[in-house]
Amino acid sequence: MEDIDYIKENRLEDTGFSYTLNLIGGKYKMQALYAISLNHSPLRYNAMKRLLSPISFKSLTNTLKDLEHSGLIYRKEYPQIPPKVEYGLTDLGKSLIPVLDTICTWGEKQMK
Amino acid sequence: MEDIDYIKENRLEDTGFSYTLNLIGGKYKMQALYAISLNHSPLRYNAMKRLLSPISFKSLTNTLKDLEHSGLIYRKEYPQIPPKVEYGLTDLGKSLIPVLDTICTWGEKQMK
DNA sequence: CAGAATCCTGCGCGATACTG
DNA sequence: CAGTATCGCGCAGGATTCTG
Repeated sequence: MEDIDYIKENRLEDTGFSYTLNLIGGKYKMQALYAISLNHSPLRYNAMKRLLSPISFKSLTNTLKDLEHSGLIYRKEYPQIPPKVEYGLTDLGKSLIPVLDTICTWGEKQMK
Repeated sequence: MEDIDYIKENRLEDTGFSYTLNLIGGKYKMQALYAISLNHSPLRYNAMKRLLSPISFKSLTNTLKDLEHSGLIYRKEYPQIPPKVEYGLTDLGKSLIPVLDTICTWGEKQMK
């Protein structure tokens, strides 16, 4: 059995690996999720923009929409003036935190 | 202490999280590393191109160069005709596999 | 304050052709 | 086979303006 044959049985697209990256592989998606996680509570729109700086309004909005449609975060709107919107992790999103933590931990080890 | 203050003490750029993403956050970098890992042995240039399809020559070359400069993979050239070049994981690159595995495992769980 | 709507730009990336 | 070199463009993403 050759290298290539082995890989063929494990087509990259068929693995959970690609599945996950399709959900959080965007430019700011992991950072957005991790920012909420680090904060230990929901974040408001402008707070997220500051944290993900230099992200633009457009990218932030798109990122948040994608994550919401993927069921990883929820959007809670307070009907008041001035408006207030919070973004928090869903249970599914929370289940991703250990994954993001391993990324963080690996980096911390290398930085020393 | 407010939400924001908490985050301020944990600036996203100062965490290992951003450090790691700077190394493997590119469009094909994680996939490239994981492809080598799945194969359990070094991969040749054209084999990688097939696996990362529809990647272009240019992107593949850049991806491999970046990963090599980051010390995550090594490049071994066999001086023969026709040429043969293999890309494998360095020890540092191997240390990332558990991280990539958690990404894969999470995805597999969701796919069911 | 939290976006939506426009316009605009760079450059990431692909396609193709060529070489040792 | 494993790349480089060149060209060109699509579209992700930025900047700005406007609104409930």
